[in-house]
Amino acid sequence: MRWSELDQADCPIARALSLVGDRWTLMILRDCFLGVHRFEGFQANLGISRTILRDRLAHLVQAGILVQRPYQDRPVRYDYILSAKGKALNGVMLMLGEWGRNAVNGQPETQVRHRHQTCGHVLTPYVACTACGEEVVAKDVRAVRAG
Amino acid sequence: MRWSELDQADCPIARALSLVGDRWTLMILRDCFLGVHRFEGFQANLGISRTILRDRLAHLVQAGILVQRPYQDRPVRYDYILSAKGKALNGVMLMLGEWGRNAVNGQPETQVRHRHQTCGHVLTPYVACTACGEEVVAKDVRAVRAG
DNA sequence: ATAGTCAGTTTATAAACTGAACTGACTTAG
DNA sequence: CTAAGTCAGTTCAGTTTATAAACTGACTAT
Repeated sequence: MRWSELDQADCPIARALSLVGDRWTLMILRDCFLGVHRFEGFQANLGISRTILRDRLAHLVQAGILVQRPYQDRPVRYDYILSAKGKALNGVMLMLGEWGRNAVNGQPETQVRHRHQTCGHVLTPYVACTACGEEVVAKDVRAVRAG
Repeated sequence: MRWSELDQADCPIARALSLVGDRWTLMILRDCFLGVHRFEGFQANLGISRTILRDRLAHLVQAGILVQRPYQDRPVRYDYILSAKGKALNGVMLMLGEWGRNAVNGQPETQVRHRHQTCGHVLTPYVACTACGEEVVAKDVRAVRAG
């Protein structure tokens, strides 16, 4: 199977990964959530090669995850802004960060964290079930075909 | 910047992605959560090339995300089982699937979903704040340096 | 007039991925 | 006992992607 065929899978994880599952895309989106939104900003921050950055931004725009907003003419230059679809990735990013903090060793004291503005606390995110409001852990979940 | 230098970043998302942020690793882990745990199972399910599958499994074992459990001798063969560290990715996978279902169009009726065993409902996961228990949305979150 | 910024493009080289065939240690069917 | 099948790889030639570095072009600031 080629990577490019993954968007036709029945699995929502596969289809999500067909858009954001390559080596740099989620890093670019992390930067977007941190407020970076220009080509040079991404490039300086990530050290990614410009060729790939161009390609990834184009894909993200094409997928409707980022939106181009012109901030000057002659030559026209764009801010790359998260769309609603892009902002919906917030939960994925938070959980990825939480896993990275807990599971991958490093110096916790220098790491980026998040504050939950509505309650004022430093955020420790967890996944909950809409139906019962309880935390969801791996052992309580079983895959089913929807129907 | 090379991908291989990403594990030294201050950002927990970057360090998480240095382990699971390439094209196939999260697909392999998705299969693990669905109960696949042998080489041929991953290969048949994903259609991934065997060379890469070998490489990815070795990395996942090395990172402590999967554990090898021998199920026969002569020749020795292993099940690849999620460790606690691997199971901790459950939240990431659920949110990724939720985003894929909502944001990436497809035929919802044939897609894999999950049942929350403790309450019996089909799971719609969301991210909540440990401090206040409320749902966390993008606009209520601000990045801060921990300290 | 000269240098600098920004968002790219071009190009040569290096690395990663792919498909297909092959290996080796078995197990099972005939 | 032989022939085919299973499983988990390995090998290899060819293709695709990624990378670094230099370059372009339309400006702006000094």
